Amino acid sequence: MSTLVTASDIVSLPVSGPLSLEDTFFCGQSFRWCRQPDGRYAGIIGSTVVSLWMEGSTLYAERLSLDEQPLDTLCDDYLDLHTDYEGLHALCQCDELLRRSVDFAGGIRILRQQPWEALCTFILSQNNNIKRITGLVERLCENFGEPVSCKDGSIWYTFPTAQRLAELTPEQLAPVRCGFRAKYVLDAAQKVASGEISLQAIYHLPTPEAMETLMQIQGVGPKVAQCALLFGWYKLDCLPRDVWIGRAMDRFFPDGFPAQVLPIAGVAQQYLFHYVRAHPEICDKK
DNA sequence: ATCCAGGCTACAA
DNA sequence: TTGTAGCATGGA
Repeated sequence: MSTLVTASDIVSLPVSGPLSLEDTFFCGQSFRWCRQPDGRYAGIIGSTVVSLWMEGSTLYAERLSLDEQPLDTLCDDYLDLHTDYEGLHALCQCDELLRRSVDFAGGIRILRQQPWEALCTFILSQNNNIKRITGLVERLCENFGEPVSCKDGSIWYTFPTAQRLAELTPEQLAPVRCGFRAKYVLDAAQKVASGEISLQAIYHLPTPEAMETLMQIQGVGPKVAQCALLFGWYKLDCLPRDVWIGRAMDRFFPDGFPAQVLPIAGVAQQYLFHYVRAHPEICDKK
């Protein structure tokens, strides 16, 4: 039996508003994308490997793996194409620095990543830099993810499930070189795999309760929880405070973001994060 | 070599 | 309650 309809292997998706694949994939929200020699971006969404590129205001996606997951809905959802980013940008115009951040980084979209992947990734991110986080995630997937074959013969790996990681001992996790974060990843995996923490239920919790839930995990504090909720559950009001954002907030927003920005603080934060990392001197003391 | 990185835990005081 | 040393690793 074969299906009558074969899923298309290249799709074009109209994009309204700005979209920078470069900034979106390398602004520190996801760590699994890479630039290809032809200037396109390759990555894995779930168990589908795709290559993405822009032509004008059209996003193209080509399937590299052998599955038949519908590409259009997959990419439309993952890249958050249905959200009105120009509307979000308008909310940031009330402040000079946020306006400059939007001008600089407004092509960033908040990716709709899987909750477990985001949670696990940001546990690994603590007291760490983006380059090394990328390496940790890569080794985690290669060691414990499921292989995904591609048309060109290459093999990618899915992000390992909580169930898979929950079986591991710290010694088995050693090849990933997580350092002190290894026991945190295992605790998270065990609590999720056992059902003690329901990832699904967190979708329905307001941010404060969602924070409390995630912070039951060893190694998950306020910052990791906010990142996980923003990038894994799409809770846009989350405002993770890392070293960079901390410096910028102290210097420019000692009383917090303007009120109208608060419901989308996570989006504004991401523009600001990208901006201050590229312009560290703006946070220098007077 | 020292410092730092999308921080948190454990323990002082 | 608030403050901070220590933590693994590796690049700058």
